[in-house]
Amino acid sequence: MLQVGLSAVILAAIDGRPHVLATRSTGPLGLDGLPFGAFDPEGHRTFEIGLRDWVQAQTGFDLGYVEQLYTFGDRGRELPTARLDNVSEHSRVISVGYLALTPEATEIGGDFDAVWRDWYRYFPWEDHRDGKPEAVLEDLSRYLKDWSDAACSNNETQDRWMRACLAFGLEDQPWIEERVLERYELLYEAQIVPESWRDRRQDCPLNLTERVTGVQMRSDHRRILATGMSRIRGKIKYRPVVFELMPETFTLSALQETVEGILGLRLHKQNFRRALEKARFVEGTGQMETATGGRPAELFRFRREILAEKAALGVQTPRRK
Amino acid sequence: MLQVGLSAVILAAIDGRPHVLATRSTGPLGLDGLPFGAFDPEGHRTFEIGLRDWVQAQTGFDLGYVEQLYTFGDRGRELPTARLDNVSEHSRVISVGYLALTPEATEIGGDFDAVWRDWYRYFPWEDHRDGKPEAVLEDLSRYLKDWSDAACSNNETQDRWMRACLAFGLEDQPWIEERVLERYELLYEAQIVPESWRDRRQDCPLNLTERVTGVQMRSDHRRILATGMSRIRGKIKYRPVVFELMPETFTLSALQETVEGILGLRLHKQNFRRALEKARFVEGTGQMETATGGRPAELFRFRREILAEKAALGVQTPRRK
DNA sequence: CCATATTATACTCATATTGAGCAAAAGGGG
DNA sequence: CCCCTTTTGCTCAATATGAGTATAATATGG
Repeated sequence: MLQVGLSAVILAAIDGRPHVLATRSTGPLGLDGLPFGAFDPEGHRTFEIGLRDWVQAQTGFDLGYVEQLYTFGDRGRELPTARLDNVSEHSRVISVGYLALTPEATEIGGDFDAVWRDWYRYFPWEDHRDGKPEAVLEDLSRYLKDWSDAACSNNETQDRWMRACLAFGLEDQPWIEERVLERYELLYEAQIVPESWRDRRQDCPLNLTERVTGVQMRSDHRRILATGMSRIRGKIKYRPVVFELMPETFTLSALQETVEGILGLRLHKQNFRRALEKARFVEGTGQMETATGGRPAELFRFRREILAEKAALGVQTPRRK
Repeated sequence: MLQVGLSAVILAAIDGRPHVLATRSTGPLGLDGLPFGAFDPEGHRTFEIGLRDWVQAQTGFDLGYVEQLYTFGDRGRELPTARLDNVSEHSRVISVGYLALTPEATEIGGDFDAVWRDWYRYFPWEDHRDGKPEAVLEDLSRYLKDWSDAACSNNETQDRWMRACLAFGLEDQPWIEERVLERYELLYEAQIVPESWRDRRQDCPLNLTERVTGVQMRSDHRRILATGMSRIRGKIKYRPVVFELMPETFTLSALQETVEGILGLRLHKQNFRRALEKARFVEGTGQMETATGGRPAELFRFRREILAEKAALGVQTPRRK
């Protein structure tokens, strides 16, 4: 009657660009989804052990850093297109979402039909590395404006538009990068995202394109991914988690690019480095990387000892401009 | 077969001292516990609605601020003394923990046998408002040392002691107030806390007193409470959540005392106020509170609009000394 | 009614931290 | 060798922070 599933947002940085491990369902719709498995209460003592086990079994690699994200249990957002083994159509599914970080985008082996996807494929409005994505945001804000105006009371109209401005940084509001989930949930509520129509078994009257709404996912997996993005965008600032995505040695530029990829922002190079030094997160190896296109860069390594030392904060993220 | 329960850490500040709503089981042991209810998948669309519903039904008050904490599913830590209706002895229980903040410690009505308890009753080592609690910490560190020494390898001994120092701020390590869960889990692992003996159905060979180990709770409720304490101690710094615990108007000293109560630390008064002003969190009402024992203090009100404005950070917490 | 205790609030000041930018160094390619 | 690119080193003003000192407004006890 009550099924508990585990969903995983598994992240890797492929030359500085964050990618998420996605699966393709084999059904007629063929939507992308997150790796998802039923939790077997008999076989596993904890969720985390269960998760590591089936990821290992299905993709062949060992998850390193893992943390629990959130437990989703809303009725109406869990099924429609999800038709997994062991999950009968009418059972209520609760899914416990996990975030996992891996240092290398290992090739996926075995019978698991999974691919690494740039996470901005699912959230085109989240990438501000080359400035605000004007085209996408203009379309979204038009839809959000229409949704606001369609409210039944004047008050409600104001409230909706206010929320839209705060979430998306419209009308001089600042863009807060970690509000990924808030933004996605707003688009879902405003029915700007295909999932909201699908879940209510209605056809969408608007002419939405993936360029604007992003690529949809099966079940509520895009929501879980948004939760994971919010989490890591926030956490990177107070815990040294980026290093879980880096190889053993790396240049400071590569590190910065990865942080920028995650935040969807550009950072001030000199100040980023100064902050790294102050926190004593990295140490030089003496080796040089010459394929930089300019002056060769020193290769650095994460000082894992720092995790034990003192308070161990996250990397600071001084915005550029 | 799989039961999902909801547990709530419901907090209120009773003149600056954080209290948690606790229940007393009627069994022979009569342990304290958290309010706990089975989640009814038929009746409730979301966990949060379910939670609000049964808290309302059982205690008669409406929860204001609510957030999900964590989902616990470890086998072996959920039952022994928990013997609730609807939960048969051998079913696996998953519990979704929630944190709720209420502005006033309303009297508990109805048939619900609940009381407000000072949260330091369960965590005596967490209260550093009058300096480090030397007596308690000395005893704990002695037990932790013994546990370290009892490890099978030299390496393991070092590792254990290192973890103890980091968690409890021993040997010049700084005390990090938000590591409440880490500390409790360490005590559980080191079997310094009665729950660890109870869960393994063994008698404790040590002579532990509540003065040192704190008051135990039913099931894994003390772990859930620790998770809630960690969460609010961290969150208070980057979100204005304290105000959810305050009445409509309050003096700045009362506000500071509440923050101090939550963090278990004293703060620098002048700098605390300066930070409040800079963030523009509060505004004066013109009214005065005269029962201060000294010069009357102005009553302030939380500027709720700030939640909408800009980035809305938390209150800064400048430590004293 | 004055001295004293007690709490609130207003300023000050040295030191760190942050944001923003310039300049030199070290490669590769024509 | 000059130009382009990228790394790395350094400066400087603006702000924020930590730690005090000073003054104001009440209650209380003699």
